[in-house]
Amino acid sequence: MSSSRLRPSMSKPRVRFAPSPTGYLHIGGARTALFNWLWARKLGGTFILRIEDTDQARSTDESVQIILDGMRWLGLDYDEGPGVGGPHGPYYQMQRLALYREFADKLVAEGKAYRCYATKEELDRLRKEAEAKKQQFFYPHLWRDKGPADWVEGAPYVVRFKTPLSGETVFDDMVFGPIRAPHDTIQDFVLLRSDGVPLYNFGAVIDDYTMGVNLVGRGSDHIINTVPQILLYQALGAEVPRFAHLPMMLTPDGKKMSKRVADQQGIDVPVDNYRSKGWLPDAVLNYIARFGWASGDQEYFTRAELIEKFDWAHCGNKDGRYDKKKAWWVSGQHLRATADAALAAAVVPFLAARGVTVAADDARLLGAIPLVKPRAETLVDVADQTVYFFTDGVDFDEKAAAKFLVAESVGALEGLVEVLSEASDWSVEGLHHRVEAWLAASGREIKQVAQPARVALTGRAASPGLFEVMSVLGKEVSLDRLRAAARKASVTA
RNA sequence: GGCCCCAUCGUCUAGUGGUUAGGACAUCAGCCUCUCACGUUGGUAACCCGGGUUCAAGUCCCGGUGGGGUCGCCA
Repeated sequence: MSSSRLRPSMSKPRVRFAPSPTGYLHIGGARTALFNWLWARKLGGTFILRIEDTDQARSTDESVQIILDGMRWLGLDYDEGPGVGGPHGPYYQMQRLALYREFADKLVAEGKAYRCYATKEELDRLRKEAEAKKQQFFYPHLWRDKGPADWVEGAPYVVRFKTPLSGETVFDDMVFGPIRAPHDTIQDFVLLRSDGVPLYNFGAVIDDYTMGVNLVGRGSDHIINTVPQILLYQALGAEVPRFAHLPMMLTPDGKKMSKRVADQQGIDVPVDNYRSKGWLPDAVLNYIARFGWASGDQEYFTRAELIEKFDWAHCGNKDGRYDKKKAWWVSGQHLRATADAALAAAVVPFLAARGVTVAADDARLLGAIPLVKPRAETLVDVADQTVYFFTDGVDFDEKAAAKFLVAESVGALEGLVEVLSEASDWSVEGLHHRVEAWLAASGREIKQVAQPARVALTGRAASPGLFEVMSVLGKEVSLDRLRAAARKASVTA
């Protein structure tokens, strides 16, 4: 008996993410990668990255690099794959051609597949004819029942699978439950092209089989491929893996999230966009994890919590629509949860992009971060809201200056300069007390002074608290800016 | 069109026969307040429709409708 043989469900998961390098790393693809990765990390399994580059017309090396970079940025490290190797490599399909050929020949020899010499042109013609007659095109079993004696030596041929003519296959999807498909709706699909390069279903099955993948987690657009693949596993005499399909991520109006339509709706599809827009990787993971998966009422998850709590049983099976506002809220939550020092280090390159060179441990930066944190959702926001701490003088927002740096403000600005010039305690508390006292003595209200002072110090009408800003800016810079603004106000008056 | 799948607030979702149908984003109102935020309090808001099964249905079954996927020598 084979009791010594471990059943897939008993062994550690071997899962994979198998993107095709035809462009960018899709946010939906990242979610597929994430769920597989989480499962492997949770159970101490193996996460494999495999590049499905068999579409030679569209695959590019640049795209491979983008995918690799994206995976690294997200922190989805793989145990086997490009760069790290592994016992079942190579991990690029185009480097595994001999393997596919071998299995294809074996299936043909066993009568489970066959050579089809029909040309693409011939089939296209038949397809067109069927369409013209409003008929469903179905591969006519041109070569299904022929054998080696009929082979045309030297002529190009494809290898087709001999799909059972009747019966049906049912599989138990880990998120969708039982799914069935009658065999007579499945054509004799192509395994190997005439140039020897495998098509998706064949390449994926041979690789998953030879790489020992025991759980296939992928998008629900692959549900349709699952039964043909199971038939292949059976023809190969291989153990069929478990399947887990994830519902689709759609645009806000329910369309497929292609880059073009997403762009129109202001949705970021390429993972790289999140990086350039100043998201933290963990925030991206949190948002996409909660898309189609939930753990009770919890919304905020750290990476460790995701690993601890993820399971396929709590994945939903309903396609969802991208919610931009919620996505950015999640980003803000992670930003706020990040330690100041880490945030400072992360924002340095974004400040550099704005022409500001600062060290991650710069005291002003470290002082500014906590002020800006509750007001920012991304590193871009943090950079935008901290630049003025590092520039010579301020870049005035025109509307703000026009509204607040006016004749009526000159007195307040000059008064502030006067009272603060004598200040020795430049702490938030010290500044607060000193200004309060001055306000009381001069019969002014903070409301009249705050906005002009804010514009003077930051150039904008919105900013962190005045005393906090001045404290970080320091006495000299603060007074300089106040004086400059007073002059500007009197000139424009 | 054939085949497959799906259906709880506007959105993401909790819910596995008995709940005042919960949370979050968004939205509205209030509080906080030097601006903007953050935070906080409260409100509006959902079980697609029709049949069954059952003492009892958002939960199970059937049909309809709506939505998605897929029908390649793409993946």
